[in-house]
Amino acid sequence: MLLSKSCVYGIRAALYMATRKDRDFIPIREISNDLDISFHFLTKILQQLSSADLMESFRGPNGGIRLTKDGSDVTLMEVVVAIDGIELFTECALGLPGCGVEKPCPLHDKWAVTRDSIRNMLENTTLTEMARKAREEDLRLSDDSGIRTALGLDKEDDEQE
Amino acid sequence: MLLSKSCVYGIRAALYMATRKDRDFIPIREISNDLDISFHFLTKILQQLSSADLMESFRGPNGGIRLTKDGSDVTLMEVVVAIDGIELFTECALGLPGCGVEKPCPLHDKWAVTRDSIRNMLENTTLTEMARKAREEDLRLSDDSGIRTALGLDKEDDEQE
DNA sequence: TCTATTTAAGACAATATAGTCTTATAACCT
DNA sequence: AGGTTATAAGACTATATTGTCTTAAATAGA
Ligand code: SF4
Ligand code: SF4
Repeated sequence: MLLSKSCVYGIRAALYMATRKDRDFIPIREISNDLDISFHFLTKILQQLSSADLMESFRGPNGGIRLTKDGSDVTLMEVVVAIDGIELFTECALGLPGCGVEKPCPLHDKWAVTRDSIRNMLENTTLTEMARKAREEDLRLSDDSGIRTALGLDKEDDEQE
Repeated sequence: MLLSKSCVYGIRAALYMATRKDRDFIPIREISNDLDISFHFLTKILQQLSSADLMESFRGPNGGIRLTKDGSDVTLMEVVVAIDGIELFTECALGLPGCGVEKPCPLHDKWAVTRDSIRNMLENTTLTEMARKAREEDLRLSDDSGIRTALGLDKEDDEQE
């Protein structure tokens, strides 16, 4: 698996938050319900993203979590690195210790190209971009319904369509 | 991590075998020593590759394991699929069940491109191609020395260089 | 036939990842 | 103050991956 489950959950939650920028702090419970992710597990993952300064949380009533910056400033790469670390993009295929251009394995040349293409994809994709796409095309972030249904958008502020 | 450790060990062993096509059956112990991989663990991995018909084994003295086909006919993709399965190339980034073009997640378009580039790289790389490169450039398959030293090539059939 | 060598198979242990639960702490409200 | 709502932190469990060890079976050769 390319990304750990923690990382995938983190991305999905970040996308969810970017999608509904209507509210400020969103309770984690609400996110975990809508995305079908274990509340406590998600809480820990969001704590990681908070300590990486991508999010900030607030306790008590009206508390929750929110993105610190605008989603257009946050790339998927930042989320991935905050959770899974940079290793995927430094080490790699055969994962020999201290590998690199000086003492490469036979796969190095080809792998480096592939690795960079993954990295470029993640670095050139922002939360806002993804969120806009999810809203416009009613794409999904969880098992069942599209994001519009999950967020109740079709009932509320988007009835005109 | 893109590939499991089992998969990486399998690839390294396959490359090793392709590099020294001098011998027929190579004892697994010899491979595990040269590549610094646990003998018993490697044995199990090679059993997986054997049941996928990429290798065949033979017991007893002069026994060991060898590639069934010429290494030029075997791609890295085949080795990866035999050990890690095809899932990496069917499911993916957000890993939602039943995902695909009909009901995609917001990442689908970009991910599909990246995913295919990984797949193409693996499908277009043969063991022989890698092995030739490893010999010519004295690249390495294990932590320490180049493949030539590991195989003793510089002492034996390559002294002229 | 007996012994040495080798893979096969499966039990077992160690570690990493994933997930659950409880208690503490902060904030808000009456 | 006291009760409610929320995150924080950490213990704990479950599962998957990785690695080790023991025993069995096959082969070769003396
Ligand atoms: S030499 Fe290159 S391809 Fe090989 S393990 Fe190191 S970074 Fe990866
Ligand atoms: S929709 Fe596409 S990118 Fe998203 S999880 Fe499914 S296959 Fe992957």
